[in-house]
Amino acid sequence: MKKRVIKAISDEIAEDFVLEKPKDLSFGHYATPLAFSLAKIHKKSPMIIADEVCERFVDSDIFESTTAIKGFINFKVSDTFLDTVATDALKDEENFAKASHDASILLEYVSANPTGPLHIGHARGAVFGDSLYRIGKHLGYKIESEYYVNDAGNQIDLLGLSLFLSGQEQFSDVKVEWPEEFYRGEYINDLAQEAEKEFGKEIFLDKENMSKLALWGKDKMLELISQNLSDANITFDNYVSEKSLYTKWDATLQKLQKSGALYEKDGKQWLRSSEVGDEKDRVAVREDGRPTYLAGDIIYHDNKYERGYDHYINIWGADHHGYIARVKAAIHFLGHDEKKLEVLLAQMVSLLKGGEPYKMSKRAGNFILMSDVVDEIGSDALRFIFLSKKSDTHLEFDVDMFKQQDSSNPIFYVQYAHARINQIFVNSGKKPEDVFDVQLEALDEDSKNLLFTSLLLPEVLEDAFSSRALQKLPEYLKSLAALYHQFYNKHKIVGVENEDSLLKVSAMAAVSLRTGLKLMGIEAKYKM
RNA sequence: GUCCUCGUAGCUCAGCUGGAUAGAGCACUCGAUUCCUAAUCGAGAGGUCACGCGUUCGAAUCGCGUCGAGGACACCA
Repeated sequence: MKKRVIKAISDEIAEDFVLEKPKDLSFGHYATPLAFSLAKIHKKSPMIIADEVCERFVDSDIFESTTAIKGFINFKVSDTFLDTVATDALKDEENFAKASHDASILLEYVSANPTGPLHIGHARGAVFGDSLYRIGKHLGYKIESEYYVNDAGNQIDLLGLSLFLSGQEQFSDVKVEWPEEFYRGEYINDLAQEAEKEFGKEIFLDKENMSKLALWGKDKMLELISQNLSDANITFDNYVSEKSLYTKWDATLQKLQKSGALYEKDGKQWLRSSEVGDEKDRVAVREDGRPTYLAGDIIYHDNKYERGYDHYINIWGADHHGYIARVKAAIHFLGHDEKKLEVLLAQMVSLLKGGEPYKMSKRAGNFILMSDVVDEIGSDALRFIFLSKKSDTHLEFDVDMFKQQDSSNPIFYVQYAHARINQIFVNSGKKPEDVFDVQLEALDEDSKNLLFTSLLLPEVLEDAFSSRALQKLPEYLKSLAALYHQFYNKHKIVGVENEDSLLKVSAMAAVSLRTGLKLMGIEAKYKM
């Protein structure tokens, strides 16, 4: 809708202009402060300029009226225009609010270590990434999602050690000395029991078996993680193994050496990251020749860039922010454009329950498990709350709020509006497609505002995606639902003279509600 | 100490690429149901946009500074 409006205006106005929403819908549907900037150039009063501009739109089909108020030029779209846009949307719901961006994007997110179940902090990045993916796809981007699996290095060794020790403790008489660092949490004990069933208790006798346990445990954990994810409606296009990338380490190392990115000091290989924005140089290869964790990310990002996407997005936990500069530095030294990589940070989450801090799971080793929260409030509510807030700010919420079956629970409120519309169709004995071709008539202001707002979804999606501010979508859905509830309370629909028109408006609202929900990874309810 | 993310109504947060009278939800008070789901709606009250200076016709929004909160500063991942 906005695109058509912009076109109509630029047909009459040569200058670039900003199209925005008026503070108050009673001014109009769209507005531009163009007259202020023109006033500066032409040394004329903005009010007079605005009046002159308005006159050019007197004969427009798209605009019912164009008025100048305090220098702002306000456009009110016509009923026929809204009707046309709505009819198109209704007849082709699948493609409603789609766009034709064609840039390719590689989106990496979650990438949690496969050494334990996902916790609530992971969940935020996971939900955000998944919805960004859904919206991007909808807008036409060639977007792929990827999970980078840290299946090499210390963490995995530690997992093997933890399993081994837990097994010894449970299945042998050996007295176990736990080192300072290991994975605690009962899930380790459970996993050790599973290992005992699969391999027998002998496996815990020989230290040689630790790496076998590590690999086996890693796969089990990965299964668990992908189960946690799919319980929240999240799937990935690709899983990339860190370990498998290491076959390319020598080649990558040579590339870095060639570009002069490395130097030797104290027997270690250092990356000159401080030359390109990092606070200090970083060790890439230790004295004993083992690469550091950074090496994995260097190979991985080289690999990403070699696959040739237009843009790369990583969603990381906020605690990794210090890591951005060194990865970008490495990308730079590898001869790639580091500006194509965008790192979004998912900030911490504090959970409350009934005003008290949410109980940590002993099973997980004093983390709040994602699966516990999903079990408690459901995937829909979890997704809605996480998407309702900017991803890069701290978030605190109380799970009890999302168990309420009334308007204090936003997801419930939105679902209820959608179910209500469906129920109205049931009561009218008609199906939405019966009213697609109805010509809207005698629309009062409320119906018109509802229809107009329903048709804003495409621009909301564009805005939300391009600014990576997904909270705009749930915000919009809440306001659309509110508008529908108001409309419903004020107007009888079934049995009135212009029933078909009101039904068509309702159908359009439903399309926007369920399309928006779908992009949030939430299924719309038809009956409640 | 350096670097992130912030500071907006009692609470949780929008608004921030400068624009019209600073918003929503919750909580609170009052009201609406012979009629499509009252699981809803309406009305009311609630503000030094942390503070100061600057840029501008115009600042919650941009810049600088101060204060305050949380986080990150590995040869761990």
